[in-house]
Amino acid sequence: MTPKATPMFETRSSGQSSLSLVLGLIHEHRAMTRSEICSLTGLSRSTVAKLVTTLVNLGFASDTGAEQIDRVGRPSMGVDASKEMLAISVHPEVDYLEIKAVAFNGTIVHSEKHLYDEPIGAYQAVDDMVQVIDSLVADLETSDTNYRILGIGVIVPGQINSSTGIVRQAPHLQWSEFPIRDLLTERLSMPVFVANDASLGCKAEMAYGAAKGATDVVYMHGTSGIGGGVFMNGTELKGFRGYAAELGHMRISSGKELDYSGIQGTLEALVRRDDLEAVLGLKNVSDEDLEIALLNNRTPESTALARRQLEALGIATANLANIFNPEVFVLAGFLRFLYRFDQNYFHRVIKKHAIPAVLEGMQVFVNELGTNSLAIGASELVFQEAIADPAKYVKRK
Amino acid sequence: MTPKATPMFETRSSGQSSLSLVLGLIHEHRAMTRSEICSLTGLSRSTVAKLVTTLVNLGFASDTGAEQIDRVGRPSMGVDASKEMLAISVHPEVDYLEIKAVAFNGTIVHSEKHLYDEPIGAYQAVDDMVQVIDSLVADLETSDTNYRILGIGVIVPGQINSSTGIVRQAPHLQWSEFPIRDLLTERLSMPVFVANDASLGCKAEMAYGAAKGATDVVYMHGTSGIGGGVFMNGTELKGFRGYAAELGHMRISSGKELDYSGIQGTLEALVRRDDLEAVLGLKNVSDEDLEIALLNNRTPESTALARRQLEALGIATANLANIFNPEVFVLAGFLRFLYRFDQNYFHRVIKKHAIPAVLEGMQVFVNELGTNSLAIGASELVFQEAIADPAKYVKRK
DNA sequence: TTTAGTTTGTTTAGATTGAATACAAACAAG
DNA sequence: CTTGTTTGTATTCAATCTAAACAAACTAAA
Repeated sequence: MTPKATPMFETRSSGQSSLSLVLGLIHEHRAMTRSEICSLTGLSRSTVAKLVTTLVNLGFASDTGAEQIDRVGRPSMGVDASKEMLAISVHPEVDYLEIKAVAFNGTIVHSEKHLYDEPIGAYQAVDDMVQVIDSLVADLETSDTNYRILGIGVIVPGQINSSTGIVRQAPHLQWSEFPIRDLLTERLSMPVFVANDASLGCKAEMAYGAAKGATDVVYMHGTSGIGGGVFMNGTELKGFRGYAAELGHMRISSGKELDYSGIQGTLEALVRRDDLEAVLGLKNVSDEDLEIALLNNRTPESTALARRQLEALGIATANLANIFNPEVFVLAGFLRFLYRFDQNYFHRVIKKHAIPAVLEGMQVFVNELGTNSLAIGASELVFQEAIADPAKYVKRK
Repeated sequence: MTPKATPMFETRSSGQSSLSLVLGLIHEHRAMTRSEICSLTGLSRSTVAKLVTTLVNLGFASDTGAEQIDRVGRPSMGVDASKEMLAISVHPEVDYLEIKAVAFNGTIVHSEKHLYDEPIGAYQAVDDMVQVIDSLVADLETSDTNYRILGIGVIVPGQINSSTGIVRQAPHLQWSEFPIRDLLTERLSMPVFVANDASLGCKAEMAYGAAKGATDVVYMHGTSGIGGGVFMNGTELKGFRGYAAELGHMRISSGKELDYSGIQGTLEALVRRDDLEAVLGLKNVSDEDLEIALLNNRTPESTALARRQLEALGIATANLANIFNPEVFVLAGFLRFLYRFDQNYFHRVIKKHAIPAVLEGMQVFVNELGTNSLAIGASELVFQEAIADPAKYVKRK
C-alpha cells in the first residue's frame, strides 16, 4: 500500500466553517444576540440556533435570556463569550516576568509581575515561567469558577520564527536560537504560541484599539529599539521564515550612525529613545515621565533633536506608506509622544516623501490600548487557534 | 419588511468550493490525471469524478483517455485544461498597443502589436482597444475552434486602484484619473480587469517562471522607472486603495537627486536606465542591446556607475528583505543585467544592510519569462475570477 | 497463459451542513 | 384586545462529500 500523500489544500470539511465564523464574532463582540449573528453572517435563524447551541455545549459561550427592549417584535436571545475559557500570556523582559490570564470575553482574570534584580538567562526564564504557570493553574483549578485553560501565548521582544517557535534573536534579553515553544510545550502539556511583541501589539490595536475595523495596518513600537507589525488585508505579514516587519532596520539615510544591529543609517539608528532622554538630562525614566518632560520642558536642543527624529520617522512612514498603502498607521511606545511633540511637522515630512495617492484616506493614530495590550494580543494567538477548530476543545468535566 | 442586511462574511455555499480548487489545479498544471487530483486535494475518487465531469460540461476542461503506462494498476484518466476558453490581454504603452489571446491552458492563441508614431491620449487608446478587440472577437467567432472569451485583462504601466479600476497615474502614458475599466466594460460587454504591469509580471513569474512554487515574493521591474510587485503568503499585496508596492519610491539615501515623482534620494532616482545608456554613449536602445553593451564594453566609468547603482539596489533589496522576509527576489527589466554586471558585489551589499535572519534561504533570481509574461499575468486576472466561480460561466452553444 | 496484486473508475448508501418553510412565541402600538 | 413585527423552533429538502463495495485495467510473477 502506498502511503497516502498529504493533500496540499484543505477541503471543505476542515475549512473555515460557519461554527468558526460565529464563534469568532461572539469573541469579537463579547456579547451579542442571535439575530445580530444572523444579519452579520447571512446564516439562517435555524442554523444560527444550532451553532450557538453547539458552542454553548462546548463551553465557548453562555446563553443569556432575552434582554432587548423598546423594539417591536420578539426580543432576541443573547449569547455571551465565555468567562471561563482562558488564555495565559507570558511576557519575559529584561527586568521582569509578567503573567496574565485573559478570558475568552477579553477580561483580565489574573495578573502578576515578578521583578528581577539582574537579567536572567533563557533557561532560567523558562523554569520561572513553568513554576509561575503551574501554580497559577493550580489556583485556578481550585477556584469557584470552572476555568478551562486553552493555551499559552508568549510575548517575546525579538525575532521569532513563527513556524518553529524558536527565538532567533532577542537582543535585550540576550537570547538567541532558543527553542522556547517546544521547551514550554513539553513541560506544560498545553498548546504554546510564541510571537514578537510588536506584532502582538498591532494585533491587539486592530482588534480592540486604535486600528479597530481596519484591515491594512502598519504599527511601529518604540522601546529601546523600534519594532514593527504589519497586517495586510486582515492577515499578518509573516514572510518566508516569520521574520518580516523588521521596520526598525529600514535604511533611510546615508548617514554613518549605527543601529543596534550595527547597520548604518537605519530608522533605529536615527530615532533613539536614549538620545531623547539625554537631551532632557534624564536616564532610565519611564515612558510617562519622558513624555511629560519632552512635551513640557521644550528647549532649543530638545526641539532640534525631536525635529530630527520626527523627520527620520516621517521619511520611514512615507516609505512604508509607498510600500504598503495602509489604511491606518499606529505609533506606540515613545514614538507616541515623539509624534505628539509636533504632529504637523511629521505630517509635512510624510507629504513630502510619499506619493500622493497612498496618503489619501491614510490615518495616523497613537496606540489606544494601555498595559494590557500585549496580553490581549497574546491571548488572541491562543483564541484564534481555538476559534479555527472549536470542536477540538471539548468541555472539561 | 426590513431590507436584509448584507452579510459581512461569505458563508459556505459561496466560499471556496472544491470545484474551484480542482479547476485551479487543472489550470495550473495544464494537464493532469484524476488520481493526481485526488492525492493533491485529498478529495475522494467519487467526488473528483463528479467535479471533473461538471468542469468538462462547463467547457473548462476536456477528458482525455487513459494514457499512463509502465505502472502497476489501472491507468488514471487524464484531464486537460481547455484550449478554447480565452482571456484577452491588452497592453497600452507609450509607442504601441499590444493585444494577445491566451487560452485557459496557457497557450498564446493570438498576438498583435500596433505601433504608434506619437503618444496617443487615453480616450483614443480606448477607442483603438475596442476596435482591435471587436475585430479579434469576430475573427475568433468564425474560426473552426469553438472559442469562448471569458474576459479582458488590461496591463497598465502606472498606479491602479484595483477596486475601482481607475488609472490613478500613468506617468509615461500621461494618463491620470482615467476610469479605464468602466469605459471598456461598457463598450465591450465583457468582464474587464485592470492591473499594474509589475504586479502582473510578478504574478506570471510566480505561476510559471523564476518564482514558481514560492509564496513570498518581491519583484522589481526596471523600465524607465522602477515598478514593484509583492506577494505574501501567496496573495498579492494591494493595500487599502490598491496602490501598495510602489517600491521605486522607497527612499534610501539622503542625496538630493529627484526621481520621476520629484521625491529625493529614492531608489528610482539612484538607479536609472537613462544613466546607464548615457555612460555607454547610447540612447533609446533596446534592453537586449543595452545588456550587451553594459556587460561587454566595461569602462572605468560604466563600472563605477553600475557599482553605484548596484549599491543602491542592494540597499533597497536589503530594506525589502528586512520588511518582507521574502523567499524569492526577482529582478526584471534592466535590473536583470544590472544584477548580472556584478552579482557578487550586489550580494555583499545586501549582506551588509540586512539582518542575517532574513537572508537565510532567500534567493535572488532574474526573470525567466520573456515577452509573454505580462500577457500571461493579465490572463490570470481573468482566469482566477472564472476559477473562483466556474458555474457562472456556462458553456456557449 | 494464468494468477495475484495494485490502482483506478463507478455505483450506492450515508453523513454533514445549511437553507427554506411553516408555525408558535414575545413584543409594541393602536 | 387586535394587528403587525420580529424571533425561536421543528421539519423538510438540497447540496456536497465520504466510505464501502465492486468492477475494470494494468503489471509482475508463477
